[in-house]
Amino acid sequence: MSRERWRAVKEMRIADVARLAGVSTATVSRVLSDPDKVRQKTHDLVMEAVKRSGYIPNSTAQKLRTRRTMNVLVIAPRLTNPVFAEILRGVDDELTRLGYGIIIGNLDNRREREARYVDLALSRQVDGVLLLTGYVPENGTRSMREAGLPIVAMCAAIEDDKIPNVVVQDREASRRAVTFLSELGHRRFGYISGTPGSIIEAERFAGFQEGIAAAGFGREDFVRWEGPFVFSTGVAAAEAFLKMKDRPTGIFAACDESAIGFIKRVRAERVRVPQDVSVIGFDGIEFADYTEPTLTTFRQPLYELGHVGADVLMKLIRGEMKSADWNVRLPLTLLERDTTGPVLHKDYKSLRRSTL
Amino acid sequence: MSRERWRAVKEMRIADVARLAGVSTATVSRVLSDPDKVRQKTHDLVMEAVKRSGYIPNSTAQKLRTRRTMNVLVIAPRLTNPVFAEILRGVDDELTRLGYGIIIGNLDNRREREARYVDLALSRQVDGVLLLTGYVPENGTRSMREAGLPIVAMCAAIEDDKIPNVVVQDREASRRAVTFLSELGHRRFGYISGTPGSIIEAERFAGFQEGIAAAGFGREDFVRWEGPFVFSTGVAAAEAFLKMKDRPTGIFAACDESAIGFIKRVRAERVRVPQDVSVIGFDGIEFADYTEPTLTTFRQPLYELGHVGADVLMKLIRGEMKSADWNVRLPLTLLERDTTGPVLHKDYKSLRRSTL
DNA sequence: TCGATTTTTGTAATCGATTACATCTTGTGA
DNA sequence: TCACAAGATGTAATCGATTACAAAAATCGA
Repeated sequence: MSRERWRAVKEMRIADVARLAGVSTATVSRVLSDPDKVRQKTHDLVMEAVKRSGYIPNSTAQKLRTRRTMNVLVIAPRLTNPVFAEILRGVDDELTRLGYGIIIGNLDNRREREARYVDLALSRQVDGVLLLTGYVPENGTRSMREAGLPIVAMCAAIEDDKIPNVVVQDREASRRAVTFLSELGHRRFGYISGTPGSIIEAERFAGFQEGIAAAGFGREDFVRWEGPFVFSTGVAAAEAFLKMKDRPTGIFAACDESAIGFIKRVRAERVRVPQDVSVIGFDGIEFADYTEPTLTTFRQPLYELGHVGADVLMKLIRGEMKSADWNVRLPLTLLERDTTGPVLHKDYKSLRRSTL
Repeated sequence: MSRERWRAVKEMRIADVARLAGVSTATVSRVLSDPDKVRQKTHDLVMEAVKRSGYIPNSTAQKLRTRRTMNVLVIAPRLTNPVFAEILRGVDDELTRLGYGIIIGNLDNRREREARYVDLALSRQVDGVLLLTGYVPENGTRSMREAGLPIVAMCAAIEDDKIPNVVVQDREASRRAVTFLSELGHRRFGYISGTPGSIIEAERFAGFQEGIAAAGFGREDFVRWEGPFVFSTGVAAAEAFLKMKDRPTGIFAACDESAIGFIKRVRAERVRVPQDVSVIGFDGIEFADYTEPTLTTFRQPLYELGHVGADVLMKLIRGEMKSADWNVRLPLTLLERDTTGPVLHKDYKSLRRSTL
């Protein structure tokens, strides 16, 4: 009996329901998709049969016929990064509300994985693509675009008048970070980078440099430490920092993780934060409020970003895009907490003594 | 021209390629799926036409015909939780290696969302389901199982002889946590729970209680603070802790976040960790190595868990399941770091004085 | 070179829904 | 009651691939 039921549920087709209700497949289909087109009596008859049989439409067949998959591909550089996880939440809420599913394309920081997802998109498994990464190569986006696939870029600045950008104001915020530090009296700066070569990193560094220039400083007034968007980048930066003679006092990290790694490492050598060195992060991850001291940082409106990005993609898919939606740039919020403060020692020599 | 190309790529079907190559659709299909079945000359001819036309098979049509979607549904309680993100990495690596896609079902801690994903699974959009949550209700799993859908449970203990479990040894590790603390001399304990009602929480608390009993203690020797798997649960627990007269000295938190929240809050009141209170976490998230002091915790083999879970599901889908694979229980590793230490004050009165 | 065997290719049914069009009902007004 | 419009339902083509089976071509031994 259990086995009977199994078969029954598994192999129920629209034709079976039609037979059960004594109507045609067309009528069953109409009842399910556009109930106003059938008489109440027929409607009830069919619904009864649907309920009895436990029929659920085969969505693959629906997709083939209607040419809509109701799926969206989201390409992200790395899922374990809480930043992307949070964006995904915003995307997911909006998309599932409208009945869309999400297929994830996790690059796991390996560029060579892109091709796989480009193929997946081109084989019409999805109605649209959300690009959370700046990595997808020009020919990848080009072929997707040529296939007429709606795409929204949610990393900084994909220069393509066919692809709308929904991004945060990375560059502006990075510029403000320097302004903020210089207004606290800092005159020597440090920049802890993100993954070299990524668009996001490029934007943030560009903003940092703009800020340096705007505050009246030049290339000789800052040092730059490179590495990916992870804790250990900050640790490595800290080790370089500790070896310096004239240490910078104002550090801007391109992500919170590296800021936290940096602070942890320098504190282990009795460098005080913020008395000896101020650190400002980027992203506003939840953990940044649980470090000691709590981290000054820029909060990205991640959930909103995901939400808006999904919304723009939906409009694109439905062809109801208005040009006003084309480029959205969301502002960041400075969370002024405890890792930044005014410069206490203007004289670097005395600073150095105090830290050892 | 650009528009021409767009149409060309977008609307290319197997029939078009067949015409271009001067063969039948059957031959094209064979070239693409089973090249050994056609002559070399024909093969080259067809491949040439494929390349020329930019043809990519419509995977929806393939799915309909072959009745395999090459997609797997992963139901997770909350994506922003780094634990699930890391499991997902393991799942993803294994699945994409075999050409499968992942559709994510993010419950975002809301149980009512399950129904949506159960429907999605039942409408044959996926070949199998990976359950990272203990929430899916009995009738949800039952209907999926009755539909003959392969399922693997990766939360603790779904009692169903049709559903293999691939889990970590939550209960054993929790028991060991108490043993570890009691061997350090602790005699009063605290338990910071995870989301009430979740299977994972139940397992961990059960293990904790077993440990209490095994060490010769009873219900009167520990306090229990409730809350979900988040930082603020630990903060709330700390506030209750701070108000206590006879404070416990050995705290076990069911997740690292709440352990971190707890430590942060008590340190703000000059309670020293581990001199005044030892704290041990659960999960082994990356952050736990960047707190001050670094957190003693159990590391879950998350990536491996995801990997093994995906592997078992693949075997299930292909019908090559061996009974030895049926139930996998992966061990956890105790990371002994700086938030745990021997009891310094056996006399609670003196302990209380020292902390204020 | 011929017939038997094997290999290659083609024809057409199939997967399970949707939907244009045709046909049949029902309802309305004279 | 009848003609006609509006509404409900049915028939069959369709989406784009795969694949069983049939047919054709290539290969081989005598």
